[in-house]
Amino acid sequence: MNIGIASERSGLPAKTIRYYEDIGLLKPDRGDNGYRDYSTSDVHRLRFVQRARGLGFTVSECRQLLSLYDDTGRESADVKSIATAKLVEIDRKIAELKGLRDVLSHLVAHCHGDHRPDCPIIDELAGAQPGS
Amino acid sequence: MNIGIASERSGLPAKTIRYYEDIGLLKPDRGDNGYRDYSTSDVHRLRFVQRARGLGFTVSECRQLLSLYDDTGRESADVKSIATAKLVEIDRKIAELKGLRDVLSHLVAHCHGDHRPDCPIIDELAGAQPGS
DNA sequence: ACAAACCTTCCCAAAACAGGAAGCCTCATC
DNA sequence: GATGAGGCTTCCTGTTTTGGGAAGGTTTGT
Repeated sequence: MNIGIASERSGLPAKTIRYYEDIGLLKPDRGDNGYRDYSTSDVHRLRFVQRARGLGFTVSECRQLLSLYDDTGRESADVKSIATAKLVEIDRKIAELKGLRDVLSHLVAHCHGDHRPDCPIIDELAGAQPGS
Repeated sequence: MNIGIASERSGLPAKTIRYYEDIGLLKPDRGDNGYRDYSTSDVHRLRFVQRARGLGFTVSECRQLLSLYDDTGRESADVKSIATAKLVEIDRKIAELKGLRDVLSHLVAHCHGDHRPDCPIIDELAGAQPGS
């Protein structure tokens, strides 16, 4: 399929898809006309990256995550340790998002309208030390 | 407090803190020596941005989120609608992270070792259409 | 007073894109 | 089969969000 369709299906702009090819995240076939030809599996990779990027993973982290799928030549233990590390990170992110959620919903519920000099909820959130 | 301490407490490099000042995310006082002087509240803002950035919010989204705290002059309904929109987004992110978590943990549990041509879990994940 | 460790501004570079030009390819329509 | 719209290509430039490092002022400890 052409890049336009792949863009539609992955949720990524064509520009970005070409960029990802540039930096080696995927390597679609080329038709006789020189057009890129994306497989369903390419689209899966792209969607995966689209999600991960939106969740604060860097491109190089995405590369690592993708490598978990491309590990035919890789040691199983190696894959497992990377994946496990990512799982920890994901759990941390989930916890942080929940924290953020709490702050915002408290803000909506309690802090609307009056001129609050310093909302205690912010203090609470900010008080939690960052996961090292 | 000086930028070094603020950096330590917020988890952001001094460089980044100065950049955030440049683009108007915060405006610390200046001492007689020209040094920036950060308040506890400044550090809270910085920590907040640090978190939100790590969770995939753009700087301009962070600006919006911060504005929820700075809304003394803003209409309450306005704040509420922005905050509510952000809450929806956060919930989506949480759901996506959970999805990612599932994929990875399934990968660790089931897909280790053998040469799998196409893991069904990936298909499943990629099959879910993006939240419009 | 002198060095170490801060801080300042300024400039350049890199990562991750976005915009736009110039030129092919394709496809429907006349 | 020409023609025009739209999609694709590469290439170049620009923006955002930083990070590195130079050149120089400040503060602090000894």
